[in-house]
Amino acid sequence: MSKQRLEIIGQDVDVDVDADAGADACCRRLAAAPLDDDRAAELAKVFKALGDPVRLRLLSMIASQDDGEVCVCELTPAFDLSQPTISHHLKLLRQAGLIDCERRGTWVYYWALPDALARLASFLTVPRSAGATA
Amino acid sequence: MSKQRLEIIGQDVDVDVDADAGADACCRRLAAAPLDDDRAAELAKVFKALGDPVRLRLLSMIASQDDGEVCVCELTPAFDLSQPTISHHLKLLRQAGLIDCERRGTWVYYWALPDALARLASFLTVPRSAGATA
DNA sequence: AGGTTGCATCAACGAACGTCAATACAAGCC
DNA sequence: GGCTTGTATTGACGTTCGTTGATGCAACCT
Repeated sequence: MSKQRLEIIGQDVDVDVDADAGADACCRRLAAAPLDDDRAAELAKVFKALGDPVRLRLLSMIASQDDGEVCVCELTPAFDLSQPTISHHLKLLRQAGLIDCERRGTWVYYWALPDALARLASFLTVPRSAGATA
Repeated sequence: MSKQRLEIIGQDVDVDVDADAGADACCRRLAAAPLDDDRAAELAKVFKALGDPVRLRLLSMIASQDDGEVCVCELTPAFDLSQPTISHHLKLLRQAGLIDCERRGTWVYYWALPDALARLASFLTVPRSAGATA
């Protein structure tokens, strides 16, 4: 139920980092039990954020940074896209709870939220042997 | 490079279960290094397939089945959607390499492909401590 | 053969998405 | 103050997506 309100940036998007921090990891497995509508909608939002090559590359660039954070000014020129487009994708990743940002002087820095990734990973993990090559 | 050709169903979609089975898990981590365009596009296709509540519920219903497989006739009535819509979503999940199917008499059975899920899970896994609650 | 049931495909619709140029805002510098 | 740089927002565009009714096809059953 924790809302993040990035006043620094002045965006009033009200990112819902809800994420149900209370629920145990074991109960949130894809293969454990059929998803109810609410959880499915909640998860679909995050996966949809990952369902774009540009956002995937952005997140990868952010998450693989040694400093743990990247300036937008480093991200934008890495793409053959306009600056507003990059900004839009970053906003979507942020609304999905995958990254967060902070303005520092003129520049804005983004970093990944490892918990969100870890939750997704454990959600996709199949408890079984997971053998079969196909 | 293995192509699946479900002649049983008569679909000539040429599902690319490519998945680069040769690459080691360690090299395919999100946070390991910036993704190149090709890998990003390949992965985005799979995440996009997961980016819909209906498909997420479908996959969950399929993956959580004890038998390991489900008849479409069990899936369709679980949704408030038309039969073509469910069929369409199943097709997308199959094209993403997440599930597979087989016709058995009049009925068609679907099952999950655990390897695909495992690959995604390991891709999202961040090697670091992954501490920070936010 | 004809009829029925289960599921995929087709064609069309509105809604959502990705992209951009133009603009607005924030912070630094002169 | 005005100018410049970095980033977010707006409004518009074409494209893709989710959904549906209609149709097609495959397998069963008389």
